[in-house]
Amino acid sequence: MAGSDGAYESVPTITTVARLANVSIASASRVMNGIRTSPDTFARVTEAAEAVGYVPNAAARSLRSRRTGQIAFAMPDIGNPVYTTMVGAIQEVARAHDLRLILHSTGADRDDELALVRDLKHRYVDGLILASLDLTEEHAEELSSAAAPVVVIGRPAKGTQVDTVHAHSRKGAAEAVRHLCETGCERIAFVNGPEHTVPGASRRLGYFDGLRSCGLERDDELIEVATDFMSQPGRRAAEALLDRTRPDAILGANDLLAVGVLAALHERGLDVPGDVALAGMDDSPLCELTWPSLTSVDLGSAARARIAAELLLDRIEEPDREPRLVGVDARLVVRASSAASA
Amino acid sequence: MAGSDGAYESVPTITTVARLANVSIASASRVMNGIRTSPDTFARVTEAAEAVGYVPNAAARSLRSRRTGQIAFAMPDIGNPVYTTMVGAIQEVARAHDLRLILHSTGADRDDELALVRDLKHRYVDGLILASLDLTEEHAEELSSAAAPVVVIGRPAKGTQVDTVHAHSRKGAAEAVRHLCETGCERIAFVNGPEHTVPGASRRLGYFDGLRSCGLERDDELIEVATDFMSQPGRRAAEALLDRTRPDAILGANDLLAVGVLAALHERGLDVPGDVALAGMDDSPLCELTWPSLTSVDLGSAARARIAAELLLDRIEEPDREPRLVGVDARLVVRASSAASA
DNA sequence: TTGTAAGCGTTATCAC
DNA sequence: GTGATAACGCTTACAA
Repeated sequence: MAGSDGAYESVPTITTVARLANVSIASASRVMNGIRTSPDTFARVTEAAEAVGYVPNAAARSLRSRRTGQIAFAMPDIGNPVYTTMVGAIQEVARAHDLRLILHSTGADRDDELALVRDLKHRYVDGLILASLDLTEEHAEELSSAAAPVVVIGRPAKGTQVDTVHAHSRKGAAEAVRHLCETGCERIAFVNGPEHTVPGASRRLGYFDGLRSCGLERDDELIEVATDFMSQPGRRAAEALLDRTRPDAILGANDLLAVGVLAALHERGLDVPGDVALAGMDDSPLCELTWPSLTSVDLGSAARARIAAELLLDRIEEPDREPRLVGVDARLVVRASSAASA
Repeated sequence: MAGSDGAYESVPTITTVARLANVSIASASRVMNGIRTSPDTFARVTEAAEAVGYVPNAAARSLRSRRTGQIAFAMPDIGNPVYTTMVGAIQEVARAHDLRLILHSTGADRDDELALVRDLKHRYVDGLILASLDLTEEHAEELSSAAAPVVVIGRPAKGTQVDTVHAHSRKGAAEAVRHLCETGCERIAFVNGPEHTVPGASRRLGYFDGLRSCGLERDDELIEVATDFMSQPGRRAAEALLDRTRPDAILGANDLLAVGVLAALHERGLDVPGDVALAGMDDSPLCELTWPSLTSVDLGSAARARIAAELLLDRIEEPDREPRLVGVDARLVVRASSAASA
């Protein structure tokens, strides 16, 4: 049982290895970093390192090399499957580059987000991916003096100098409306999330775009705003909507809202899509879990996250290049909740 | 525009602060660490730090103090809402203690998990919470020589000396069966995940326990094993099940499986719970999203995660204390999918 | 090719 | 109470 307690005290350092291999720590370091040495030195150091199970200390290495080997991802809400998808995509990129991923769930809180950017001064990460629903002037300011590269997923305030990737959610919402119209619907309702957020505002515009291009009248009675981009608020909003009018299709501003709407429809015994067609936005994994499966606008969450990660790595390599702005296309994914033949 | 490019180069160090305040770096450090100094020194340093926006370098600090201020959480699959819940719970504890959280999604891969434990030698975290579905002898061995504290969520091999928190999923499954029986069901089917996993094996046993205590016969025709603890496999398993027999209740070994089962039931036009009652396990957020809402066994995911985090912090403080083993109770949450009056 | 030594930014131990 | 100063473990000029 020797060492069974406090076992995690004795970690060998490069000095241990060097001594054991009978070389200088410089040589040991060279071998560990793949810098050419004599075959003899190489063999001795490799063997010694193996023997003691040497692993370089992360803190010492980053102190010296000014690289932490870590990146961070900050998102509004880890409970939302969209962000889970993003985390997965970022992690793939991170893994491929031997980077660790740190996660922050900000609760969409502005001060939290700002603090996070400020905290980059700790230099605990090489860069940050910030997914935010509402990027203010203050963000712009904080970002301009960030201590490490930042890539934003969202819509920064005009003029913000920062790598950005955003979705075409306005276009996507419009497309969804057109699709619902094409399946024969005429009273297309819209359950939105808070409209002061960027997604709320732009999806609302997209909804109007869609109506217009179908030659449908805008009818405020068909619009309901939920208190949050989540399921229960979506359900309550749908109930309010159905209490006062009877649409033949409903577009939820995101999948969570749509799932809530679906529950409300089920509860009233309305058939989907027979009585009311339904579509969401985000094309999250949720869409395949519901019944009927949910038509949704794929806003390229995984792609946006992956691109953001790549932009970040890129900028870490080349800190002074011009900021880039990447838009990711929206694409409608038709499933049973709006299919004519269901 | 001065400094707009390469802005993230010039981070002030404690030397900057000390010079500006006209004190030694030792004094500056003391002030920053809340160690008593003269009011004068305190004021000068505080002001200087404020002025230059000083923030201590994380790498240097951990190199010296042997604390990273980071903990890691490794889980099988970030796409599973159970783990999302756990992440949330752990993050709360971490935040409260000013710790950063690093995330790993292992894909339930054994080698991945082992590598993670080995990587603790990098000392990039102060501790690790490892959620695993299958803890082998190799895990036990690797854990016994881990370079930092580890807390396991799951069922370690016998004799493993490690802080552990586990669910009572066998008891939970039994309780679910009894509940279904009490609502009048007699042909209670079971859709399990892979049975070589720990949860798969113990929930199967729980299912049998439940049948027995209800005086019901075990009938292998009513058992179907899905290829994975996920929705689509659950759906396919349910289809196979319904192709050969007609249960009046189905227990899914987790919520994802149950959601898949629900889709299969809907598809055949079977009413839930009228024709077939349904229950899942985990009581994940998913349960409130389905229609009808899903009865599920709360295995205390959030609680387990929180406790694991607390055990970890505890052990970080006191590395040599005896390992603790905490079980978290299961509790049935009845919802519409099994409610008699639905 | 190898070793010596400086230094990354902190904290902590000394004398004063 | 404060200021030198020695680590922490590593990488990298520079010399040999």
